[in-house]
Amino acid sequence: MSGYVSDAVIRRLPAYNRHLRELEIEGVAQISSQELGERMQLTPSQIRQDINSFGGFGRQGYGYQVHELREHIRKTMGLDQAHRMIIVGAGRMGLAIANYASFAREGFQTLALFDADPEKGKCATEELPIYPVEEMAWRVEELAPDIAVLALPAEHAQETLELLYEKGVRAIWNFAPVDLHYPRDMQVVNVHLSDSLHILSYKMNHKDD
Amino acid sequence: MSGYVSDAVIRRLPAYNRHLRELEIEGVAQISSQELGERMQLTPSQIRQDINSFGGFGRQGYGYQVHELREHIRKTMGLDQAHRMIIVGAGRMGLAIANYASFAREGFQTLALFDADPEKGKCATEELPIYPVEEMAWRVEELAPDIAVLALPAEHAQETLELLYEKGVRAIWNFAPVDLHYPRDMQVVNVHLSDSLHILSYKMNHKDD
DNA sequence: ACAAATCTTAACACAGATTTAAATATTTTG
DNA sequence: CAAAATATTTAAATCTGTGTTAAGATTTGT
Repeated sequence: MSGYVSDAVIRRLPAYNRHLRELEIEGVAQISSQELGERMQLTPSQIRQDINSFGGFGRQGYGYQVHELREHIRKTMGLDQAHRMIIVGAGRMGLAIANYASFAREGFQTLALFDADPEKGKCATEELPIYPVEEMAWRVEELAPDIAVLALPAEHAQETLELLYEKGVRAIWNFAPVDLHYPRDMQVVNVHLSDSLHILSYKMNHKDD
Repeated sequence: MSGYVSDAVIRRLPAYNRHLRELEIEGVAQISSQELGERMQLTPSQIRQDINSFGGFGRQGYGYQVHELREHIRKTMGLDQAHRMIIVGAGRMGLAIANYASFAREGFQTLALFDADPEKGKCATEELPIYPVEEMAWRVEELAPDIAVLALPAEHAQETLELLYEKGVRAIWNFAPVDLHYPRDMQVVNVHLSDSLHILSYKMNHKDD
């Protein structure tokens, strides 16, 4: 058990976590792949194979222990650890993320924002400081975040990533509509909103298939 | 040509569009799969196969015509048509989307927002009306949007989708952290922000592989 | 006309998902 | 309480979709 976990499974892991949390709240203690499959809209066999790929849970003739399974997934995803975030870009998107309470609840703490015009968003965020980008280099060293959120114009994303890398940041959550280049030991996850909207547009144009 | 386009290609289509736009701006008129591959971080052969799957562009010994190719992709994605959007939920995320100018520039026009507390976001959005959710049913009939953005709490997402379906909406851009159930003739694209952040967390925990 | 560049098409390889068969646990029944 | 029936996972095999490689075809440039 706990050998190689495929990319496809990793992409589904958050969904497992989400659904198992719901089940916990509903007070469901155990569940079969059949039932879980109906909720998640996956085939039972895929669920069994997925869960098996990161450890031998599940009792035959019985199903899976909801709490035990969820705890293991949370640990696998590193959600048992606290994370320190900064947000570069205090536009509407940056501020929306900064104030999205559930991230904080899940252990992703926002330390500060940076913006070319720090006054801009001041009214919108209660507690968090917004620093001018000029101060980013030394402030990042001081704050020592492990995640940086890029919510700035595409044309500044690449250079910002490079500065952050230099200052020790190794994880980027990128909202800028651009494909970044980055070193092997850096982790980047993109949220390309307009790409996502364009895919919806495509699907609307091809309802038939 | 122009037969079945695989899911994998569809997911890459927005990236092609994005990169080709950049090339157009740079004034590049033609490009080979080799060069485009370097920019997009894809193998040249994949690019050739992708482009071939939706039509025979490209001249042998020469490459692809940037503008012609992009126009075709835009048309394929339905980006030559205007879209009418409403946003349900005028929290920070809903307002951020409403004010994201580039969507409007691309032909995705926001008509209105809806919220349980319409006064809440009033100051944040200049031009757009925010209506109370109670008025949604008849207002949607009047406004006739073709896309609805769901930027509301997870617990209200499913019922809202059902109401919108009843009123003729057939495309949903969902930001609520929940997996929705929907009829076959409805198109749904999810933006699960916290899932995306959790995947970043996973990757930080498994740098080695 | 020949060589170089580049696409097109078909064949191959690999990862991911589904199906099937086997094993094991739980529940029911006599 | 033991045996049979049922439920469910595990593990192996098969199928499907996706990406890569390689051979063939077309155009460009000299």
